[in-house]
Formats: sequence, structure tokens, C-alpha cells
Amino acid sequence: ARADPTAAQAAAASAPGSSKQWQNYETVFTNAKAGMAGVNKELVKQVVYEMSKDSPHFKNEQRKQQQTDQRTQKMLARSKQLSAHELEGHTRQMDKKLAALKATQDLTRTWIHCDMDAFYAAVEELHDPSLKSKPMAVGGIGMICTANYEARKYGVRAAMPGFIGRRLCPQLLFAKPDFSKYTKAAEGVRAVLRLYDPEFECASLDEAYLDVTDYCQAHNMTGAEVAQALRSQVHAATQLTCSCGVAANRLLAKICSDINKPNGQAVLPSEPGAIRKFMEELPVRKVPMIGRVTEGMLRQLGVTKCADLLASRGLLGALYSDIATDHFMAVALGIGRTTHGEPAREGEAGRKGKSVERTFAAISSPAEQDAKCAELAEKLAADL
DNA sequence: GCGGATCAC
DNA sequence: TATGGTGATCCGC
Repeated sequence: ARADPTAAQAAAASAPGSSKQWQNYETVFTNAKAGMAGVNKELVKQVVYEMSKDSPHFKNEQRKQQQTDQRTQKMLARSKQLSAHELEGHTRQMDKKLAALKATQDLTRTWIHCDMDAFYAAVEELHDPSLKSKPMAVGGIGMICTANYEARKYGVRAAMPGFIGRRLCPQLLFAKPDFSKYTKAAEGVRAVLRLYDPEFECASLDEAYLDVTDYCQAHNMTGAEVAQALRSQVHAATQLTCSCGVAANRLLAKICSDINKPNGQAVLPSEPGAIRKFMEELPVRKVPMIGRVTEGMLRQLGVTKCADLLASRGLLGALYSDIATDHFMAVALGIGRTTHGEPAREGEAGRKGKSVERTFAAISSPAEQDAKCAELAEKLAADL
């Protein structure tokens, strides 16, 4: 590997005086992600744009973007029609909502959100330690599932097409996803988590929520100490590292687990003042369920930090649904769930749907399209 | 009620 | 050359 990934890339980049259209090209790949602090974002944007701009995929992205632009414009127009009187009314409504929410706040529990670091890639490195020092991605030429930290230095990351990753980092190695390996590793991790909260909840293969209130009490330990012990024990048992967030509820713990990634932890004290201060400065995009689109719409309304959610509560109340504003206000106060969900009904019991989809090259003949549908239906029937 | 959009992993 | 798959929920018509 070269000493300075971005310098090597810059030398290889081809853009002799071309019009710099890529500068206006927003891509998910330049979002902040652990291990990507030193990445030359402009360069990544340029490479992604150059490799994408003539593709059908790009056209489709543009179409979708236009759609959300329209939606945003509609909302913006409505916001401008609001009278001061209407705004005041909505503000009072939101104040009621806030008061009700505050009454439900519970700061007596200690939650840990545990998030494995570059999980699939870390498991692959376990099976082949020589990969550790090399940039490597799990996935294929079509799509990267996750990249190790060596690869992230080049801007290579999850959800990026493999051929773009290879352009950003020519020596990038690919490992074929092997979910039986990851499932097995996850079981090793879970065996440890169970010791700290027998009712812990898996959010995915590599994420879990633990209520460690009882454990803290029984062992006379702080949440931070438990997280430290848990991480050591996970590493001892599996040779894998994870990051933890420690806070009074699941929402805050989840946000915190991302702060000191990889192999770190962050603690938010369960004090009203500390929580208020933490939320005030937090960019809304860090909040679970505020994704790229919602972030964009909120930005148009002048809302970028969680403090803005409170300040603009009247406006939000006028423009968004009850469900959405409930979430916004809860987030603004740092209020999240403090209980486990339904007793984990194993397997398929809670399932509400089942589907199958494939990406394939364009086909235009009705006969071929029909055959494709039949193929998918057969697959779905077999799965069912 | 439905299809499409959004979000998460 | 080439841009994933599954499931849940919400929005807008």
C-alpha cells in the first residue's frame, strides 16, 4: 500500500480542465463514516461522477432526485403560506406534545448499543490474517458489503459498486461474502453479550441492544465499566472488536456507539443537562430514521441540528404528520425506548411479508419479461 | 387501499 | 462493462 492514498489517487485522476460538474454531484459515498476522516472527498466525488454519469443507474438517480426536489418545493411553498397565527397554534400543539413526552422520560436505566467494527471484513481477516494490512472489500465487482479500514482510507466503503472501489484503489482485494462464516462469528459474540443481559436484542448480525441496569447493580459497576469489560470479553472470545454506546435509552446508546468507532466506546451521562447539551449540537442526520432525503428536506427548512427541531417546532408541526413530529420531538429531547421489545419470538413468527427481487440487464421482449417474472415467482414459492 | 418512497442492515 | 436484497413502515394520491 502507498503511504498516502489520496496523493496516489490525485496523481491518477484524469480531469484535465474538464468542466467540474462533479462538484455539484452529491453522493452517499462522501458521508462521514468511521475510518474515513482523511479521505479526499472531492476526489471520491469526481471519480464516482465520472464513472456514473453515462449509466442508466445515474439517469434513474436523477429521476428520483427530481421527485424529491418536487416534494421539497411543495413543502417549502406551503411553509411560506403559513400565517403567524397558524404557526403559533402549531407551536402550542408541539409544546403539548413536548410536555407529554417529558413526562415519560426515564433516566433510571442503562443501555448499551454494541456495534461490531467492519464486521464481515473483520471476520474475513480472521480467516486470512494477511488481509489485515491490505485494502480489502467484502462483496463483488457489482457491490461492496463492507470494506476494511485500510480500504476506507481510499474512500472505499459499503454500498459502493466494486468497480468504483477498484478505481479508487487499484490494489483493492475482494472477498466473496460468506454468510455462514459471519453467522458463526455472530454466535460467538452473542454468547458473550448474553452474560451481560440475558434478554439482549439483536438488531442485525453485527448489532445488539443490552439493558445492563441489573448487571451494573449486581456488580457495582458503571455503564462505562461494563462496556469496557464487555468489549474486552468479546475480543477475547472472538478476536473481533466492537464499539459501544452507553446511555439512558436505546436511541442515545445507538447514536453514541458510532462516536468512537472503531474499537471504542462513548458514554452519555444520564443527566438532563448532559443529554440536552448533547442533542443540541447533534446533526439531525446522526439520528436513526433521519436519512438522506429527510435530512435534505429539513435542511431546506433551516433545520440541520437537533436544537433546530425544537426551535422550528411550529413549522414542523404544520408541515409533517403526527408520526413524524412525534419522532422529531422525542429525538430533540433525547427520549428513546427504555424497554426490550416483544419477547424475541424466534424465526418467522413476527414476519409480515416475504419478497424476492433481482437486478438484471434490461430486457424488452414480453416473452423474456414473462419468463423473468415466472423465475422470481418460482423462487419465492420455494422460499415460502 | 395502493404503489412508490424511505430507511435500516 | 458494471450500481444489492429483504423487510418494515410511511407518504401521497
